[in-house]
This record gives sequence, C-alpha cells and structure tokens, in this order.
Amino acid sequence: MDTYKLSEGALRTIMQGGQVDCPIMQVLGSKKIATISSDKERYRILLSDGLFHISFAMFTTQINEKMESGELPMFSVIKIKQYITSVVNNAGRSDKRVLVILDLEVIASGDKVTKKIGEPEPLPEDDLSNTATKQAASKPNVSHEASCQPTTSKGHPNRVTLNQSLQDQLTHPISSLTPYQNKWIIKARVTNKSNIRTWSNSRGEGKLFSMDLVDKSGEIRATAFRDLVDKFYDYLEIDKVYYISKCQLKPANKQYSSLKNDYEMTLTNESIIQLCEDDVDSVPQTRYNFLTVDKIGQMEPGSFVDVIGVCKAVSDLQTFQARSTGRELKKKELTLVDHTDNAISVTLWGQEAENFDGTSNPIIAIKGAKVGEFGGGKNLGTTMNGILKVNPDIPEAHRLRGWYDNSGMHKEMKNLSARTGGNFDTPWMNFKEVREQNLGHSESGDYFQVCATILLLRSENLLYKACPVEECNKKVIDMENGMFRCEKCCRESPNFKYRLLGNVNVGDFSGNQWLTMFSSEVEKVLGMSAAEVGKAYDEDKSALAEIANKANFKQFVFRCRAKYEVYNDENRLKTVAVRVDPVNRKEYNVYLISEINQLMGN
DNA sequence: CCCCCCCC
Repeated sequence: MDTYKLSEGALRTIMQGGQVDCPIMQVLGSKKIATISSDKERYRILLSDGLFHISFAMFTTQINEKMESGELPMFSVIKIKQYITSVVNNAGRSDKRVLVILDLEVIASGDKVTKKIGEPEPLPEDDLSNTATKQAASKPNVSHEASCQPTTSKGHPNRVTLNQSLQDQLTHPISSLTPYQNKWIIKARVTNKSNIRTWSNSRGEGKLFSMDLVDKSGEIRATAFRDLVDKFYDYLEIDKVYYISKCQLKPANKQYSSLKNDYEMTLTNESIIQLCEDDVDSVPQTRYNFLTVDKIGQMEPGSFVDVIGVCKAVSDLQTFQARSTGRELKKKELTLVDHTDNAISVTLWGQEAENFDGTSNPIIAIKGAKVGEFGGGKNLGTTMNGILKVNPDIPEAHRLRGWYDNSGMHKEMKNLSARTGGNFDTPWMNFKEVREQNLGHSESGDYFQVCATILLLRSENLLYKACPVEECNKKVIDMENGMFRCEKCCRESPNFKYRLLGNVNVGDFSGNQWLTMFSSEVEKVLGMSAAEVGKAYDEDKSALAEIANKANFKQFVFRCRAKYEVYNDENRLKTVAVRVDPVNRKEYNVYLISEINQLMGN
C-alpha cells in the first residue's frame, strides 16, 4: 500500500496565525453543520496533519460540492492550496480560530488510503486559546483597522500604509465570507451601484441603495439603509476598489439576485469602507457566468442569467401605458444571437432603452438578465440590478465578433422567443376588471381567466343533434322522415351525434357575465358526456332542466376569449369560455397572494 | 429593513 507524507505540525503553525505553503493533510471525518434558514449545507471537517488534528475546519461553498458528490471520502489525503484562518466569537466563550479551506487538490481518495495516517492527537487547547490567537493576530488587526477609518473627505482618503504581504494576509476572499464569522476584511471592486430608492410599506419606510462587490474569489451584493445611505453613497464609486469590513452577512434571496453567492451583506454603523488605490488591477472587473443562448430555453421564468451575444436587430423605441400602474413605459426590443445559432429577444427599459444604439450589430453582454416567458417563448429583460455592456473588451466578445462577421450574420437562427401559440400567461381577472378594461376590440380577441361560480346554466338549447361527420359539428335539420340534413356538408344521413352548447351565467364577488361554451367544456361542467345527456333526454324529455340545475353553484376556472362580433347589424361583445377547469387551488392562491401583496403595497 | 423592474 502507498504511504503518504503529511505536513506534520503544520496545523499548529496555521492555527497560531502562521503561514504554511500547500500543506498536505488527511480528512478524518466530517459532520454537517446545522445552518440558519434554507441555506446550503456546510460541513465541519476533522483534519489531521499526522501529528495533530482539529475538528473545526470548514470549506467554502464550491468545495462543499466536492463533499456532496463524494469526492472527499474519509481518509482522503489533500493538498491545501489556499486557506485562511478566522477568529470567531464563540458565543461568549473564548474566541476560536477556524480554518477555512478555499482551494484544495485531492492527492489520494480515502477509498484508496483506507486508514488513518500516524497517531494524531487533538491540537492542544493552548495552541488555540484566546491568548495565543490574539498574540498572533493582534498586531495586523490593530494596524489595519487604524488605517481603515472611514473618511468623508472624498479627495483625501487616508493612505493605506500596510505593506503588500501584510495586506494579502489580512484580506479575505469574498467566497470565504459566512454569517458564522465576522472578523474579515475584503478588498473588492464595486462593479455596480444602484440609485438611491425610497420605499414605504406596512413595515415602515426609508431609503436604500445596493451595490455589487467583486474580487478574485467571487462576488456579493451589499445593501445600505437609511442614514448609512448618506454616509456611504457618494464615497462609493463604480469600478473603484475598497477595503470593506464589519458588515452583516445573511442568506441571499435568490429570487432577487443574480450574483453567485449564498449570502449578501448589509452595511451597519460599524462598517468600515476605505478606498484602496494599491494593486487595484489584481481585483477583477465584472464577473460573468455566461450561458449560451440555447441554454436559456431551459431556464425557469424569473431566474437570472448572464448572457453575451450579437445584437442582430433592434426595434424602435416604443411608448405605452402599464396596465397595472398606468405609468408610461418605454422599451426597446433587441434580438440577441450567438454561435449556438439561437436567437432570443431582450427588452431594455426606460433610459437604457432610449440611449441604446443597436446599429452596426454591437456585442451585448448582460449580467443578471431576467428570464421571462411570453406566448410559450422565452425572453430576457434587463433590470435595475443588472449590468449591460456594449462591445466589452473581453475574449468572449472578440470571439463572437469574429463568428458573426465571418459566418453568423448569414445563418438562420432558431428563435427561442417565438410564440408557440399555447394559452400561456393568460391574465387572471375578476369581472369588475373585465368590465373596466373594455376588452374585445383586438383582432384575435382578448384572453383572460376568472375563477367564478355558475349562477345559471340554461337548459334551453343545451342539447342539439349534430352532423355525425367527425370534424363537422353543425346542427342538423330533422327531415321528419328518419333522415337528418347537414347544410354544411350538403348531405343527409340516417344518424346524428348529440352535442352540448353551454349558455351560462357565471359570477364572482365583483360581477357576473354570460358565457358560451363548446360541447367538450359543458361535459366537464356537467360531469356527463353529450351522449349520456342525449340518452337521458331520449328517455325523458324533461331531464335537461334537472341536469342543467345540477351545474349551478359549482366553481370553476373559466379561460375566456372576449371579442366584439357583428350580429344582426349590431356590434356586441361575445365571451366564449374556451376552457373550463376545476380550480387548481395552489395556482389560484399564487394569484391571490400577488393581488394581496399589491394591495398592501409590498 | 428592499425585492417595484412593467407591454404584447
């Protein structure tokens, strides 16, 4: 069996705050850590250097994935390529230093090693204690904090006087930040900064802004509220690099953020932000996680993606009223294509739409575009949190430029935004909204869906004899000689099929409406086939009234098409329930909750 | 503590 040499004694050096390059260690075990909220799982690692072992090593999120995929079974020998130690406040007890592993290489899988190497003992408490760690950490912490006082004099920020190695030792990668330890300093670039926005709702009111922070290891969103807006907004400038410390971390709400981080930060009164002008080129610009256009077809509406493509076409600026708020909206729609030969429609809004110049087919990179769905096709839209760059100087952009100019411009593209014709996105309405919105004037009719109760299903004309020809459902004329004539097919036949015609008044809390329904939908309402209704009628001519009555006060979701039609020289609104379904409570509640939220101003 | 981001 192979033997592996561990870096004996390295843990003592590291846990006292010292540096060891690429130590070799063995994983002796792991334990899932209980985490707050729905946060991803984290592991606490039992780690040995052959001489000592510690039980409070942690991995960053990326390495957690290795843990979950089984790449790091017990007894694995690893090379630790990058790590930091952090002092955590141990709930009032003495502070504790933890080892956070940022990058590692598996030297040998535990399946191969199969046993513990050496006879490691627990690293003595003395080497972990408050005094030892404070001694190791106090000097840089003190000197650094002294140099990181916030300054309001924009033109003359205090110079950071630390030498480079000290800074590197002090600066933590963004990817290592967690809510479980709070003594960190990051060196990060502000890649995006929102406008100052005010809010007012049932929980209070105030103002805020947020920004995106980026370093070599990752990215995170930070938000400042109320008076901290005044304190920091002007000082923080897009594209500049800052030392930042003492912010509060909390799980990120993925619904609202496209950044690749499980956490986001909130600035507090203790937060320290200091402009950094040393070695800023080592801090990257915008971090993209580009998805090729073809992949966007599989994305859920509401999710965020980073995308890069060629602007193949752009619409004129369009202005219209928002149906919900009545606000005037401006948009421009551009068609983005890439080397996968797929195209997708991207909507730009407001100022961004007005300023956008799509001539000469520029390359467009968007960080944090929101995926939408319309008519069964997918589309993208920019949001306030996203970043749009025209002709960015990055390799992906140069590659696309070459592709498009050489061959891409002549290619036929698959349009992911094409409507598939399904009844997607039919808006929910109540009858008051139906009345007020004066529907029915468009060429193809206006669609809406309503959850309503049947007030009256008319038994008159509920049943009719129809042409037996498969695709022909025309009412036949009883020739009174055993034959039935279809005017549409111009032929007589000895038989017919029964069909139903729904003439129904349905209502909700806000009003009621007469609808017509085709046979298939009346069958769903009655829970009987047309043939069954016909049979009951043949046996007892008065059966229809009773059958129709049974439908009353039942509740359904009616998917309706409203359209004005000329009838007897009169233009009247006809509303057809093209689909009737039992109420899907879960789906309907999503709509009701969104209505409630809107009423609450959330 | 926000999180509205719209339309066909």
